[in-house]
Amino acid sequence: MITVKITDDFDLKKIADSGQCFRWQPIENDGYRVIHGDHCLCIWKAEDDCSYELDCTDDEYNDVWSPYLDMDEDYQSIRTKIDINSDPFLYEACEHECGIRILRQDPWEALISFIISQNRNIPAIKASIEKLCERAGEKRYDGRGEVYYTFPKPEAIAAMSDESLDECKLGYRDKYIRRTAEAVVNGKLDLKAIAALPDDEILPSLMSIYGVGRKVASCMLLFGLHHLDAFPVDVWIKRVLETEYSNDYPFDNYSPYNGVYQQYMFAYYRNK
DNA sequence: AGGCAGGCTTTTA
DNA sequence: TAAAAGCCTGCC
Repeated sequence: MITVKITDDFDLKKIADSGQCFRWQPIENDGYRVIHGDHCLCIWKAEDDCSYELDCTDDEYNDVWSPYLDMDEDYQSIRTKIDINSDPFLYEACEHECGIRILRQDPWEALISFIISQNRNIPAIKASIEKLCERAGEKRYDGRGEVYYTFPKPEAIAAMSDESLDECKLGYRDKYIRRTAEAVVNGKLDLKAIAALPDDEILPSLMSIYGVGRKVASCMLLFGLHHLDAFPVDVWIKRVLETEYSNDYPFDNYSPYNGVYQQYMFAYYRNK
């Protein structure tokens, strides 16, 4: 168990409920259990105002969790760039949702998660992903001795039986998931190669994946490839752009952090 | 070329 | 019953 002092914007609940990740699990004492690749972390807020307790070593924090939590980015600085007079709505959203960060999630997990997310609400998304992990992931135990499952690798999903995949309640998305997994296994889809493309080629490349449209590709770009300027437009954000900005949102002013501001607005508008 | 209608699974409110 | 962090196909 280690204690870490975090002075930048950081709110466990806001991150967990932000809709960017689907496997943060609330645990005892207002903590959360977080799974990332082969690693699992339990984290609690300490009494001290900006300290947290984590059940990992200093090395694991430095190598895995600090990057995952994007601790090298200064969110307070990004958040306070917004001027209350020139954009009162976004200013209010930033204040209200202060504490959200954009996690550096595993690209493969993000891609599959956001394909599953289409046309569904968050509880349903979480249920499908958890079932997928139980059926194709690897069984492990966290620091408290409780079971968790890793997110299944492409090979594991490609090898699932139709029955097993059916049990994940993916609906019409099951064929997207299966084909995407198969494409990675047989080498037709290389996420690392896509990530290495010039910025303007990544979105079209992601959209060529079966089952991936502009929205899911943008989520993958922002949450899976950490392009903080990517701006996913879903039904909520569409309403925001219409009602608050008359479809004339000043993207240029907010580059290269459009995606971060999108997260504040999404959470703010959805919670209202 | 780009836009639109209809269909799609299941869960949630 | 409608809506939910949409996409695909077919048609124009």
